[in-house]
Amino acid sequence: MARRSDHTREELTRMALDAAHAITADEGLRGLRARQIARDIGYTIGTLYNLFEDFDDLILHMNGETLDALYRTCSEVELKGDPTEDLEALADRYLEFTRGHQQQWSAVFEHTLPRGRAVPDWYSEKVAKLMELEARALAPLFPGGNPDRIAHHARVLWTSLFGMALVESAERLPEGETARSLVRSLIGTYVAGLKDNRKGEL
Amino acid sequence: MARRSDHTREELTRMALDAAHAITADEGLRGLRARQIARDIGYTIGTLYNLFEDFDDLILHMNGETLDALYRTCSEVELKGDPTEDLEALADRYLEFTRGHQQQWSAVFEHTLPRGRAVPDWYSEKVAKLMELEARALAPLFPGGNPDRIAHHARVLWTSLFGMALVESAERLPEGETARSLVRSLIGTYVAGLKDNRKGEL
DNA sequence: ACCTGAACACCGTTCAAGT
DNA sequence: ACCTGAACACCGTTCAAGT
Repeated sequence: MARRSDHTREELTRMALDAAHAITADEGLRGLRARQIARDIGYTIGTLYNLFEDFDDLILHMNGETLDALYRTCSEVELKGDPTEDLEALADRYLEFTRGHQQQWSAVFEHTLPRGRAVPDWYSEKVAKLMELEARALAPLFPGGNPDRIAHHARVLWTSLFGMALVESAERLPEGETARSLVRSLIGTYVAGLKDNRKGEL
Repeated sequence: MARRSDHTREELTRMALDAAHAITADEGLRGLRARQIARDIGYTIGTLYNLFEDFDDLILHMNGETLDALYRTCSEVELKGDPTEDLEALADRYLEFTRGHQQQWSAVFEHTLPRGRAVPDWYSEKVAKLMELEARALAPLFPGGNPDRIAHHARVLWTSLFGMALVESAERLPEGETARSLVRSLIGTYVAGLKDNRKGEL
């Protein structure tokens, strides 16, 4: 065989990642196999290594797309200017996504690179972009405040939200408790605390 | 060969788990191999399967010990009765541990069981016990308050702390930001918010 | 009863050989 | 230039065979 040229390189990459998402959604990252991706798209495993550096690279690209999709759906939220309301709307979107794509979401933090291999920059940037969304919703609480301080509080909320989504997806919350109920308390109480701190400064 | 009886079953299990911790600390969960554990303790791989159900079972026991160690060091913290101070002391211990045992800590959430295989009860209990520590530090804020409400807020703080430790260990915090700086803001602001809410109720 | 180690079915990865 | 598929070194797991 060889040179089928049924598909362009871009089409093949698209097909491979789609197949990878589907398998991961079904069986989790643990169940993802290079050979099955190849079989699903009708090519052999050698072709996969023509598209990606190695299996880790393929997973990074798949997880990158998951982060992109999360960013896209969260950035659709229209901010009204009320921090509590906006943060809650953002968090709801976030949790809606992680619930609807539980296995793909888990894959994002289950996957690690071998020792000494750094996360590529294009991947880190996707994570950073998500935190910026949080910062925009928080900004009204700090009129004229310095951006570093806003970013700091955004990171507090974002890492907390991250932990809640993770613990929920690991099914380690007791009956009656959800990530949503946790995040409601977090946002409500944290924003109240920020306002209280601000009063102390005046 | 056979029947060397150099060690009791308990000694062998101890040796195997010690070896597993050492390898994980060095190379991460990714680098942990059944064959290397066997080699390190001077037995063959068959013996490992005499001690553990399978490789997942071995990892669960190793991670269980990591959770035990974390609980032990956190429970050493003497609570003074001041929630902010006590929560900070707890969080500091927590982060001290996760930093000192980064790879073993990562292994706790990197590991997943195959589809349909539930986390054993003895393992879930170790996670639950950690949350109780947080609840005890929070209790003074809710004099005569119902335990469910305290437990709820303890879960908010614990899952948040979890997320911060995780993001830090994944090295995804910007320069100058640490899990400790995040957790300080979280606790200070959250406790202020709780006090503020309570005022509203009176 | 305990321990061995060969054998099994798999895995990611490579690469010479085809068109 | 693209694609194949056999080959390689490994993996977790099993189990008949030893003492």
